[in-house]
Amino acid sequence: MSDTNVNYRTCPIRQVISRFGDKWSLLVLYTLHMSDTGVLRFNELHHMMTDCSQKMLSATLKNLEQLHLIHREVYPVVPPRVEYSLTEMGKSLMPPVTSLIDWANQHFDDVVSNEVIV
Amino acid sequence: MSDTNVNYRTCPIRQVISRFGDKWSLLVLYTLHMSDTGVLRFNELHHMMTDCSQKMLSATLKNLEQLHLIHREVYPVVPPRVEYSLTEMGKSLMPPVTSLIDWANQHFDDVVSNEVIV
DNA sequence: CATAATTCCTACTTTTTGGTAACTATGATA
DNA sequence: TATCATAGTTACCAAAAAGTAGGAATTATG
Repeated sequence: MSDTNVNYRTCPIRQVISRFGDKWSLLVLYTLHMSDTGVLRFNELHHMMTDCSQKMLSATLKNLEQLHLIHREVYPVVPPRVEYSLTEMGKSLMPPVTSLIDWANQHFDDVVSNEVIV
Repeated sequence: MSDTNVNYRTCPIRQVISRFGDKWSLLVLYTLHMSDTGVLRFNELHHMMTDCSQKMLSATLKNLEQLHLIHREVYPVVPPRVEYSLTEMGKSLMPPVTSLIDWANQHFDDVVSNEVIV
């Protein structure tokens, strides 16, 4: 095992998963990443992620902003206009995430087909 | 947005996260991956992941076995001897996971230090 | 015969997560 | 004056995840 630390509190993979391994965070990041301009308004995101409630989308965005993975730009107009985009750090997360997605696309049929409970 | 599908049910990243984005799965896989021999017994894993309860470790291992990401080898001896190792598919998941870990090691100080609630 | 070792399982409880639906604020517009 | 649009918030509730503590099975050993 050499000196690798896989303790819950200090293991880096756990640090990642515990902070944006929730139901919606990566989906928000990925949606922004895949958008044409890289900038999306609240309702645009919401319409692209129809099964995410306003409440969860709002909470997820707030969390990601606190982690400095997305940037929130507010325009003082009525009705309000708020635009979200990836920060540089958010962008830097996309290659690892994309490699995970690639793996999923290659292997996940096997995984899912072997499941007892779907 | 072109034709990219970010719907919860069909998005690949969600398929990944929903199946082994839980509290312990990646930690188990990573622990096996980093072990000297690639094979660990139940109690060895448990001692390496002290803050994972027996119940959760057992449930996590069962889940990963059903997903064909780990192999479970039972030796008919008393007291029981059960050895866990990564399958080929499990091994194929490690490069993407490792790239995520590398990202975490490079960037996570920034992320954590910006958090309000730790 | 009591104990130990190993790998679990089960019942119970607590904590966390997520969903629904209604509400807020603002100013333009009909 | 009522309505609309946007970007949320809030209260309430249900479900899922996870923790705790104890039990079960087997056989060798003292």
